[in-house]
Amino acid sequence: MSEPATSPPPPGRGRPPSTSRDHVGRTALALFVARGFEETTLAEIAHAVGIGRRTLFHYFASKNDMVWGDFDGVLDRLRASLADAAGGEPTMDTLGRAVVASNRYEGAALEDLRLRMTLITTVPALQAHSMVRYDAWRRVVSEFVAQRRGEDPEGLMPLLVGHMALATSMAAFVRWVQHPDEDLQAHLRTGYRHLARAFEPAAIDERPPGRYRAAARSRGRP
Amino acid sequence: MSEPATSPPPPGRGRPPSTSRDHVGRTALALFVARGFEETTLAEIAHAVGIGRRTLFHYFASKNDMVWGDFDGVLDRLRASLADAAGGEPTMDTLGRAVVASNRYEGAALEDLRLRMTLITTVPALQAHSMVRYDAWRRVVSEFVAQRRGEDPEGLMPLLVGHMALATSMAAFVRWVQHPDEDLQAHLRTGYRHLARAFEPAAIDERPPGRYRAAARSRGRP
DNA sequence: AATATTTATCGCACCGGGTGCCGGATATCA
DNA sequence: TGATATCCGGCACCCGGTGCGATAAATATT
Repeated sequence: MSEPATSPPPPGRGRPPSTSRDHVGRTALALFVARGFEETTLAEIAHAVGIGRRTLFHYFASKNDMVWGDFDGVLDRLRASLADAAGGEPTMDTLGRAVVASNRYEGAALEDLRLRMTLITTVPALQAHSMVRYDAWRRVVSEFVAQRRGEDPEGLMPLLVGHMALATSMAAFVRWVQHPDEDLQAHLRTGYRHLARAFEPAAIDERPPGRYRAAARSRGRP
Repeated sequence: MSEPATSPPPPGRGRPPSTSRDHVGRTALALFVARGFEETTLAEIAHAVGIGRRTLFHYFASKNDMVWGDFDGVLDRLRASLADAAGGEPTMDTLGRAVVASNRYEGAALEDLRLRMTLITTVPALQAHSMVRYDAWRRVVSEFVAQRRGEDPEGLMPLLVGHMALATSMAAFVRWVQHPDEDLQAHLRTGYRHLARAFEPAAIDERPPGRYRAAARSRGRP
């Protein structure tokens, strides 16, 4: 999250921006961490950055969005990573590896991530707003699954996998935020291992409810 | 959702309420459906009900909450249903049956549910707010799982199951809302069948990433 | 019957996030 | 020197939500 979106500002035509989206975002984040999200007012952020309150909305669509840094970039990378993946591997394994890899951060970037995720999972307003941002993430997964299975992205299975993958990541993050000593990557791997089991190519369509059937063995790929 | 919370108003001590929470909620819902959620103002709702804008907040904590009817009651019933369940059945099967059962609606109640869920899954503000309400639901599941496994409700596995169960229900609802002719119960059953597979008592803890291992057989229950 | 107590109603002033409008500032290009 | 493009940001306003405090309407008490 939140690398330099693109290198230095490409010298355009009109008046050059007086600051950068990244700088505004970091200033806001620092204020949120120091004084609390709800307690920090947009006017204060604007003043801290040195711009007008109105101009804040040229950089971020809302106060909530200021916490998310370059999340769109993360989405793009995940999408690309899934699109480039080899086709031989089972779908769920590809998905798991791509998601886990997309959350590999170290050092300062990892601490940055923790700050943001702590706010997002802790502050009610941000917790709520996360639904909207996460929905775009979920859509990436659903589209990947739909493409692999040759289905509609709005079909039940792509929807299901998308939502469950999101849930898996969220659980890992929540646990990690509250136990900083633990390993985010390990939590994600554990989660996606379980998720993969739920959608293994083995037969599932007709298991009688409540009791396991002797594993059907005639379904999986060769 | 939204049955008569309790029978007629118990004759209390002071000035009797001029209306009921249920009535306010239904009036608001009707306006939302007719004219849109964002477009309906609190003043309009208050006027339609025949009370002051300020009084609205004695019945609902926020505009968003007006859509949720008696969701707390649903939570209580699910919790009770899980607590009462027999212990012999596998945890995930009990969970699936309880959740599916808790969403069995018919006739007018089903149409009511669809209206509410359409708003909740469609209007951004409500989509966001749903996180907060759903979190309470998720907690019920996590606590059930934790109790069954003798773990901390904040442990990774209870968290994971809670989030994934929520995801399962959400996926079913989203699909159902957009395809009213399809069967909500069937979608839920399909989802929870997959979810159960993810947490079957078989060994999973040490499968090498990306490749399936010859199923370890010395782990599950006898 | 008068009074105290309890609970509900609700107007008022105010706050903070967010928007539409629009004029002005500052750059490049011709 | 302009024409054009882009960014800045004040102003007025909307709406959801809150704190305060007065008042209305019921019951309990004396």
